[in-house]
Amino acid sequence: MTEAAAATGGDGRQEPRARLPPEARMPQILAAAIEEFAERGYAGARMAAVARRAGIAKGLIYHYFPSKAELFQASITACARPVFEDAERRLSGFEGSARQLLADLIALAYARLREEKQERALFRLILTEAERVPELAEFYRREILDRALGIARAVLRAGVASGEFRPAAAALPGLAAVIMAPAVAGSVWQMILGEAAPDLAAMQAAHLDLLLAGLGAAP
Amino acid sequence: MTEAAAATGGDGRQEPRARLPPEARMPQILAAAIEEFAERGYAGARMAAVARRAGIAKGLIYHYFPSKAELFQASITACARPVFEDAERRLSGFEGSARQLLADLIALAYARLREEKQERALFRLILTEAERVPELAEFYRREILDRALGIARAVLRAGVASGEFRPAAAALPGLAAVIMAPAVAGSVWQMILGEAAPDLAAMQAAHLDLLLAGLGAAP
Amino acid sequence: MTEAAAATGGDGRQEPRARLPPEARMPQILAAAIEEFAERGYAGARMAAVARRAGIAKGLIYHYFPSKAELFQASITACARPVFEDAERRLSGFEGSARQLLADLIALAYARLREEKQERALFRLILTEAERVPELAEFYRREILDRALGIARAVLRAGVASGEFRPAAAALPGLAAVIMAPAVAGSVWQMILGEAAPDLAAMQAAHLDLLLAGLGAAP
Amino acid sequence: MTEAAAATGGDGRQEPRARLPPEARMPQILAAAIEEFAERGYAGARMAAVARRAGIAKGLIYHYFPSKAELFQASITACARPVFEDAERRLSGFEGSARQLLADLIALAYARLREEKQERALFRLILTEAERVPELAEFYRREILDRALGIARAVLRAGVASGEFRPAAAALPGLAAVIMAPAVAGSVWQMILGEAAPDLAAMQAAHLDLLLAGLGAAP
DNA sequence: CATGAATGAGTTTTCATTCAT
DNA sequence: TATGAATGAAAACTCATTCAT
Repeated sequence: MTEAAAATGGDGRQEPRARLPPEARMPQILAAAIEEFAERGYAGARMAAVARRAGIAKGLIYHYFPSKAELFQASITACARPVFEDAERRLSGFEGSARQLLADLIALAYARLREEKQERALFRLILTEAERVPELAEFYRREILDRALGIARAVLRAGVASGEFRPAAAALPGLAAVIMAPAVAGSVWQMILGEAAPDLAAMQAAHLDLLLAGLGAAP
Repeated sequence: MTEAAAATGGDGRQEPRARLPPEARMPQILAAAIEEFAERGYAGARMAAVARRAGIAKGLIYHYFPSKAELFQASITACARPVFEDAERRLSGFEGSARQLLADLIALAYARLREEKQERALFRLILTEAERVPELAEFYRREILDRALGIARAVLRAGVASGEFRPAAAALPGLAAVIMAPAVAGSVWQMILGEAAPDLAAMQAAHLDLLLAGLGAAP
Repeated sequence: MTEAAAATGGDGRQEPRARLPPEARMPQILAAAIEEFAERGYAGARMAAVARRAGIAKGLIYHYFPSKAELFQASITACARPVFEDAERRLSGFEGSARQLLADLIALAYARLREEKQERALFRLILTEAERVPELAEFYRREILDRALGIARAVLRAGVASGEFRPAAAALPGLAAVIMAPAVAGSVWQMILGEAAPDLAAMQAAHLDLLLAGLGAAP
Repeated sequence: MTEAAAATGGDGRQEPRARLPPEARMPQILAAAIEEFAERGYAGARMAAVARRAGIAKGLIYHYFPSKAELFQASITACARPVFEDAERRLSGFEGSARQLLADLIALAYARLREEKQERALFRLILTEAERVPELAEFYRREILDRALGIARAVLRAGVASGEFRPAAAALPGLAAVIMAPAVAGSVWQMILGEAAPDLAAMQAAHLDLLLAGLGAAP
């Protein structure tokens, strides 16, 4: 008759699900929360929906997180692992040409766009909630944008130093942002349009082509 | 009668209660709604806040829009005026070089990013609510992305035809998306970071520089 | 877009309808109100709907009636005209047999059930709102039930006096109510079931048959 | 977070907050709802009043019923138990005379009128809301009127078969409705007039007397 | 007299949070 | 730990009533 009656199956005595230690339960809740927040935004997310996604009862969330706001913060923190460690490692140990490095990094960026579901969720949260949650904007600036710009600048400097790129590549202050922009735009389009977004593989190819041509030292 | 006498109707202390014709009141409500939705997202927006912004009583909104959902739809529709007419007009009547046209269009794009507050609000709504409201994604695809890509492709073709750009510029399918990406990324950064976003003027300069160099026919 | 915009047709300048004198406007509003109250009950009725039915603007109702409650009272009073004058006149001047009189009165009652739309509306209001509006119950008792019972008793007495009915007909205190009950039940069924109600003509025939047989003096 | 911190959750001064299993809580809410709807009608009923009658918080109703409309439906369904099982059982197993059976059934009907509070409430709801809720009219036709008519017809047939009633009793199509009409009218009067209604005991006596006389075979 | 925009108190409904079990 | 019934504050929405035009 009602959902309530349906859920209890008529005898009304529910039995607790498996009793899990906190180390196991928390990631489960966090994963559910990240999904829910990413899909609905902070205000649109419902604690009951988080619980349902996690397969637990509403009340249990409050054993682990004191409030929706704190659950949100924790969700962000959980997503916000070092995104660029990989790229930075690759950069620091690199031996080959700057052109090759650029190609590698671009390939890496597009690969992440395609594959990392949680990262897309984090990005969506940042877009959606940055205005209301200053920490989100700060996190994005510090952990994502600045590090990405740093990597881009390092590559540009390396290419200019090696003579592969024309000197302007290191001198134009906005260039680092511009060369990483297609990946950002691509991820936004993926987010909004899903299947209908511009083709990422084609963008990747054109992106690399344009950069190599545009950065190239005059022959 | 019992509870019938309950509806009172206030005690008369309020503003002059201006009576406006619907043609004047509706845009006022819509503008307030656009602001509120853009700042808080659909779920976070409050009808009371819309009314406050518009300087009217809550109930009056329902005189014009039957529900929050319909007010939202109407807000979007109201924003969604032809964004690209200007650019398309410029394109069709253009006489000069493709390089010059490219520079013009880029300047136009960045100018809009800087100036049009409502357009930023619309973009924010699209990002935020596209998942919940499929029409938003469709609108973006049709009215914004496709037209922008069309303009970009037209410029590329013109430049290739005139020999200013190398032939690859028209052959790479992802290039149109790539060349407009920095403006998209720039607007996203503005949206998230505000003052702390990468400098738009510097991006504009680097963007144009990279494109002209990257598209340029080999000498 | 909105009903408001639709109603004004875009220019927003509405012109007042014909200016009518109170004598003409009041019945128009009352008729609309009776319909609305009968269909929806007091609480469910809406002033806007009354106005729509009357073809006037909401505000105009308040020129004639100070409140919903008073409009309701006035609606009842307007319905509550002497329902039984006809029957009482017929009774007082009657010359023929009591059996004939009974047949006449029963025919009259069923005819009213079939024909008088406003009377059905009044009856519905009485059923629906009597609990909340004591005046309604009092009105029913005084103007309808008591007069009907009076008529029934008079006929019974006349029939006993003339020897047509057995003496018990005047001695049983509940009989007057019982002999008029089928008409009441019939009107209730009409009200609830409309077309699907038991057939009134068949009831009328059986009703008369049963009464004549049941009241008849033993041979 | 801004307005997120708004939802507080009270300060803890209230009743013991009994926790009941759904099987216990639902009937409690339904009983409260039936009362409220019967007294005020659908439109006039207040969810807050239902909660108050049930001794619970407003919100809890929505745990069990998704909306006022569904609560209303459920209330009706809850009332609508087999009303006539008793009568039909009595009918099928009956051994004595048809006159005795008729007397028994009439006594049973009037007893119910006097005693069953919930049944009166259901009848009031049917009268009040049948127009708005077609299911109510259908329910009345199917579960109440048709079964009552069926019982009446069976008694008439039995009496004619045994020679106790004159043959016309089975031949007049409207007679079944007529013989049960006084009970219906009586319940309407009770509903409208309460204490001031015609005396039920007197009606019962007169009703039986009239029927026995009116149905009786000529000696 | 006539209109319908405007108001705001009151209703339904939602949902974060608490707590008996 | 785990559950979901229970709460209450706030949000959406309704509608009698007022009043500028």
